Amino acid sequence: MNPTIKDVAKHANVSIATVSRIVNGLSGYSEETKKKVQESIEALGYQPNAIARGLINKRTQTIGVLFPEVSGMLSSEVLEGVENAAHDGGFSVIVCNTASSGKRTVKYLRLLQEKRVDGIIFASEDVKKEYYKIFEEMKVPVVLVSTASTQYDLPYVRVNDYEGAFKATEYLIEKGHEEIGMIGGSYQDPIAGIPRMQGFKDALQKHGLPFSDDHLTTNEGYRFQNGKESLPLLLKKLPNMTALFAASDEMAIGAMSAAHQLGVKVPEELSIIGYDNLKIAEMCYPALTTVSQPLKDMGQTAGEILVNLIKGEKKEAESRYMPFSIVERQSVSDLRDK
Amino acid sequence: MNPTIKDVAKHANVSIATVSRIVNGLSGYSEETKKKVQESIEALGYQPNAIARGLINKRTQTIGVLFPEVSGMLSSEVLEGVENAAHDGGFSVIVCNTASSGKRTVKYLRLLQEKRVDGIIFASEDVKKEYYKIFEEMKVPVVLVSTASTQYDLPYVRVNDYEGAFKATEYLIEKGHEEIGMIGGSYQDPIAGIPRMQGFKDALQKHGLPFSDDHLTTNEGYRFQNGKESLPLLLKKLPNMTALFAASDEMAIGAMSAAHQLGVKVPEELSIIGYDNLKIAEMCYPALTTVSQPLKDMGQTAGEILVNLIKGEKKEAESRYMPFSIVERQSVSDLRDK
DNA sequence: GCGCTTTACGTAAACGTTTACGTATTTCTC
DNA sequence: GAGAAATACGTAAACGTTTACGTAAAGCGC
Repeated sequence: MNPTIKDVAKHANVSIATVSRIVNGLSGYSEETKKKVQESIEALGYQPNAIARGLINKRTQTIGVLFPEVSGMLSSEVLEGVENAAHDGGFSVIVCNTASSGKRTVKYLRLLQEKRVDGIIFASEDVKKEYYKIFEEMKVPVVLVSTASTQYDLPYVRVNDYEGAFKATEYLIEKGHEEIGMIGGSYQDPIAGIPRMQGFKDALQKHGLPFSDDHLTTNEGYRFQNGKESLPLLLKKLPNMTALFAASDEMAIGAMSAAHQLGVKVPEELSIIGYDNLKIAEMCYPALTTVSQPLKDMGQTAGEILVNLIKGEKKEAESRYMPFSIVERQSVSDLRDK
Repeated sequence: MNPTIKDVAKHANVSIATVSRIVNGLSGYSEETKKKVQESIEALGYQPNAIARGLINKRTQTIGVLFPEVSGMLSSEVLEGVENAAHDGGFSVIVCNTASSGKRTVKYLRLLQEKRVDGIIFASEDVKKEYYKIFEEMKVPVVLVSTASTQYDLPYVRVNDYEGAFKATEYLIEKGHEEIGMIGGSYQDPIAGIPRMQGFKDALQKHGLPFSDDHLTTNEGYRFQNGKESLPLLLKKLPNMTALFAASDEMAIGAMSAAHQLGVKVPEELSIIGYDNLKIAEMCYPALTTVSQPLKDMGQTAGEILVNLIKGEKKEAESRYMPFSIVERQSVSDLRDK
């Protein structure tokens, strides 16, 4: 097996306490013994056992991250940021794919509890009562990313969806559009669904444009297919629509795909603005104008906040609204040009 | 703190050994005490401490996964599969983002060694000597996914890149194309670079079509930008090109984007076939015909193989070539129609 | 009812660390 | 150079489990 601290101690003719002190950079030994011990460590190839350490320190230097789907482009960018911050802070990250299933989520939380992770990052989903109970039991810090909790006081890192949607809509209005539709999420979704739809509606009304149910389709998810299926419906309800706000990039691109099939030219006949700024946004044709969420930064920030909470440097973490911006590409035309 | 096995034992008036036996489903207790202990567990909300377990069992029920980038669409799909298989097998997964840096990789391997992971999945990169040495030191099973090692005997899960490229090229030839170019990877890359270029070349030659350096551009990476920048170069070298094989979907879509900008119509004037079948392949316009790698399945399979190796059910794992297929979408036109 | 096996436990060591405490030696102070 | 303070260690307990071993009681065959 791997050499242990005992082996090193024996090899260097000192006690394990001394080895431990040297390994951990504490004081209480001479330069001479330090050198001797370091040579033994080198000679034996000693690696401290993080499990044994974790047992006594009650710290595993590990955090858990829960995503509704790990292969989503949104999740994966956030994950990269989290992993980055965690690594910089000396933590490893365990990924958990909840698949948006309550049962799986609970099962994973229990697992993370058994594994004694030092903290948790919870992404893109609503915090149910069951989850919160476990958070409390675990007594480890939790930070939310790309979501927030309406009922519980948990720190979050996200963008203001209402404002993002509002600005996106205003952007279209500024470009001279007046018949504007939206492909939205679900009214059951208090995080990304309602606020984005509300922002859309409020922007229209602020600028004296009409709003009715005809201006909106709702969807269970935020995927390509949702957008692709929504466009024809919306076009039926709002035949003179010249611009479209989609609540996600995937939906926007789905709508773009449907538009191509229907022979509707983007952006000449229909302008489209998305939401997220995924990597695909610049890859599609025409490149998608969209509301940019700094996903990687969000993950990074959430990771940093969590690390600080774990290290106890901050007692109470403040939540953070991250700045969004509108990335102008080619999917929106300016009607005022004409 | 969390209740321990001792607390349960005290509460139920038995020894910790009995509690342990009951928790682990071993034998050696009466139904009566079992019930009593289970009630105590319930009452106290006892959760076994996986760290302490890991210390004595020398098993952490955790595996490490190393990716050159976690936010890539390729990695994230593979990761989902791995996570799935690991979870089913009772393992957690620690993700590591090597960022294609040797230093980072080594640092992560050391970390995983300290954390005493039970196995490792290594993705999409070449296994350097340094890495292999650590694998040997760690004495845990390793499985490669979406890569293979030319020098070391490590089990891998991947598709046959040579054949994939060969078939992709043949597909274009079957569609009547004769001036076919390729946007390739690097000759330094023995995994995805050389075999795909060789497959391309051999397919041309098999069908009596000429091949020269003019038919190929090489690239450091496989990203959108690489493809976008390659197309004009290739078009200059091969002005009559009617079809194009790109060594990755991202490059294919980059080429498509460049084609749009140059006013070259896809697929009417230029057919494009990609490689990977990422989710974006069906989202772009026109939808991309491509060589499909079963990424999630590959991750899943690699995860299963690793779990079996860890559990010792199989002593030596056989490597697996996963089946690829050509997914026909709209980016390739059939010249024979005319 | 005597020996033997089986059952149902309990005791204690072990896993590899960290760390409080003790102690011998050195260094300092005057 | 005597006593105090600092230094450089070593000893052993603790972290929360699993498990080999021991043992008392129960069950069994005859």
